[in-house]
Amino acid sequence: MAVHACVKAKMMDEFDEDDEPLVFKRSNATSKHNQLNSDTKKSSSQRYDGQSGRQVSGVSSTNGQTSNASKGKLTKASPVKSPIASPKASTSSAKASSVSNSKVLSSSDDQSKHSSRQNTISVVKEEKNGDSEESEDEKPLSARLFPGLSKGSSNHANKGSINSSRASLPFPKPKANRYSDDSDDEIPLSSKFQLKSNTGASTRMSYESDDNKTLASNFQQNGSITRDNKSSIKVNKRALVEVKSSVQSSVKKQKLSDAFTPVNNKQASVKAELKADDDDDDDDHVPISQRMKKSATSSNKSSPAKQKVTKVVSSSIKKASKKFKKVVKKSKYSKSSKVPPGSGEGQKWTTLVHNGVIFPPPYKPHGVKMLYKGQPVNLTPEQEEVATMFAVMLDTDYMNKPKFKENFMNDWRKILGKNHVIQKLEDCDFTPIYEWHQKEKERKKQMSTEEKKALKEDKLKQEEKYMWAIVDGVKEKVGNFRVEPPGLFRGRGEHPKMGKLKKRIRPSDITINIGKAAPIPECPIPGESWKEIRHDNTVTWLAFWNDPINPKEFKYVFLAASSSLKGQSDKEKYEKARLLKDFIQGIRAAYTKDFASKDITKRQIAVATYLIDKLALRAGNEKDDDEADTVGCCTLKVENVEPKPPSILKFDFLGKDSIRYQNEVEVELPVYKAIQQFRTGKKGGDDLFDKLDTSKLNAHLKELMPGLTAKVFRTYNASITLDEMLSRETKGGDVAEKVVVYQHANKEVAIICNHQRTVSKSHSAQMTRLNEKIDELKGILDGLQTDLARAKKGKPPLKNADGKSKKNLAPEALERKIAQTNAKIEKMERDKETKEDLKTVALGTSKINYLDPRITVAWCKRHEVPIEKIFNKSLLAKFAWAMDVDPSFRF
DNA sequence: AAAAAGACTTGGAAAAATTTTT
DNA sequence: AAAAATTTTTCCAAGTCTTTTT
Repeated sequence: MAVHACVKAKMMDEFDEDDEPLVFKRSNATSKHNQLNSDTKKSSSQRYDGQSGRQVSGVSSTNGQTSNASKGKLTKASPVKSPIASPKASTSSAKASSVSNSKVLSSSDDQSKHSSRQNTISVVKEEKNGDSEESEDEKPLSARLFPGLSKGSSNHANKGSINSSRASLPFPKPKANRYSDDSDDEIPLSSKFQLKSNTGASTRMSYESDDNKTLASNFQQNGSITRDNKSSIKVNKRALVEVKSSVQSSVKKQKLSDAFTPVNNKQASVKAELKADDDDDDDDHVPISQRMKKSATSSNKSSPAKQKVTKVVSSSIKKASKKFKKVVKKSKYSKSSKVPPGSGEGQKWTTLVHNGVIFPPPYKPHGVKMLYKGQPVNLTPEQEEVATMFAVMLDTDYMNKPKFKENFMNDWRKILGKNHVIQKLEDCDFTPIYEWHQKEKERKKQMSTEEKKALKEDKLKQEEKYMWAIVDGVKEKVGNFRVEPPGLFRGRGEHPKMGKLKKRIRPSDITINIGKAAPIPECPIPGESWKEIRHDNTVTWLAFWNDPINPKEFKYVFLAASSSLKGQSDKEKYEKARLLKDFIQGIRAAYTKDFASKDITKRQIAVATYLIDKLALRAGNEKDDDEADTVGCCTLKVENVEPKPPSILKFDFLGKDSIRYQNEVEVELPVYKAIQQFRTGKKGGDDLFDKLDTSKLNAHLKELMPGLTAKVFRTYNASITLDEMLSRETKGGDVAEKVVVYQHANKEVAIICNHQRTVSKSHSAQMTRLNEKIDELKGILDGLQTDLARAKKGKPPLKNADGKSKKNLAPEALERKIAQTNAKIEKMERDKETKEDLKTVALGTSKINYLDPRITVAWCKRHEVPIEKIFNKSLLAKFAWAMDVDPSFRF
């Protein structure tokens, strides 16, 4: 933490901003171990099909493209493909496991490095925030956020420390041989870079050559970069960067880091030794996807291998657990020390001050009359309000959902009263209200920029006091301080409650949580008062109310993602996932063994765990009948998994948010057989895993690794995939090319996690336009070539289409132009492919929730990619805790 | 032990803001 | 300057997982 503190302090100086807490300001991080939340991730990829999923409801929408998309990737040749990135999936677990083993080992050392613990801390808090006020800094985020980057690299090398929790391995585990990447760790950055570039790719300096070369040749279609890209330029860049950064960051806390350095070295050596015993695997680092691939090739083959694996595992487990324990201890320690004096178990804060929440404005009747059986109807403001909610949705897909209309009508009728003229929805004509609304929208859009700005400022002024909370003396942004306005419930998929009226929330519905010493927020609505005031420092919410749609559930007001509290738990999540790295091999070996267990519950647990690990499925809690019918791993139905000989499983189900998951995966034979057996004697709608639920599954996982739950696999597999893909595929080239590599890795992760988005309405138009542009460029190219040929013969260029004559250029100049045009064409084609490729893939979710930001930050540092190219402002704020990670950090 | 409560993370879409193109 | 494209932010639904209660 100390580190963070420093950062912040620094930042503060520079900008006076207080608003965004970039770094952990609070010294005490309360984190509690109790909640470790982490995510899980699974590996393997699968595909989904494009859209179908989304539509869920009967309405099929869009195109059949979906299928295409999916096909492209998934299907075809080998239906299998599941495993993550790799096209082929493979099954053989044996191989996979072995791979993993090695990995584990290696990882450990990483940890040790980071682990250094710091003491520091302390005081940082003071920062200035107090007054702050608004301003956001817009300035150079990079500068602010990335202090470490430039300069740091060398210095901090060891700094990494921030993550204390993990670090401390008492015994350094063998690092295993990491490839070059890892090895670099100890090397000073400067030298590192050089090394890297040189070694990695052919050293090359001339970019010229590259340029000239056909651009095209460098890139393959999908953006895959061909091997020899250029590295050159970097050097120069780097220098620049350093300069820049040096200004700011330099100071930071190198000291600390220095201290640690030696340690690292030691560890390293130790590791090396250990490593030796650890065995073999060279594959360690291989990501699941790769593993799968391999296995695919060799699918079942390796039984012998398996056994071996198992053994290894057990030993590794032991080691791992030892480590873990220690870690825990330490972390506790550090935590407690950090925590302010009175903090205890589960305490999240010591002082908490905030201003409550802001309510939406009261309804303003517009007086536009809807028609009933063709006649205008008078409605009270309350009745009109609800009618308007419906009218506004006339152009949405909900109008095609009978359930939505039925639910709406039921609730509206309660407000209309039993004997109201309006009895049937079919006789209602809301278009006058709908049109009024459209007009209002248009009017707003047409407002002059000044008016808009004034309006915005006004709103900001009103909301300002609600935007911040002071947690343990540090000003932090509040996430959702606006109470949700009334409306019609928009459930996803076939939600049984869609269309129901979400009534207006009043102060008397709201419970406020605030520090004992803090003034109780004034209730913003005169004459009303809060439901309750609590002073519970074991929770992080500032307020909550019962969800009007589902009164047993709550809506909470939390701090924003940029807050230290959230950052802390985010970091814990990733640390837990990293810990899984040390156990994964053992876990895989264990479930592999249980595929054939005679105990059916064990077998189901084993298979479920396998699916969660390999396919990144969610746990799958039970759902009520009054929720959309979606499933996760434990709630898969027989009809959702279809065995296809010889050993392929075809998945098709609606997951979270009713997003469809479709995938065909080759699995190891025992899994295949087990699934067949789980299906026998059941109906399509029966539970595939009848002996299982998430609590049993998680209870089992916890026996394998402290704090392990199903979601950790998702986080783990997402992050490890990113880390490995980045290190494998970053070859050099300019920043733009590296960003492409990153996006490619990001995309693979999104596919693994099945993060989809609907194809934008304008997608096809956009593609068409891109094609036109490309054609246009090609036309220009032709012209240039003709001119070149003529120029070589000493003839003047042809006239333009409009009759104007062109300049008489030298052949060299023309050649240059041709090269430029070719480059443009190449780029556009690549962009086009990327766009088509990503049309159904949502990259954001994994970036926000699954990818350890330290992987990204460290990679950016290593490759001189400005972090802003990858993280936008919010992400930079959210991941402030990860910004000063050591460049050698590996997940 | 299982159901209910409770608290927090994860998710896609819509809205808003920003950037690029025309 | 307007429009279109793109990116970011907001919104709030829908999960996971833990804790408490029955």
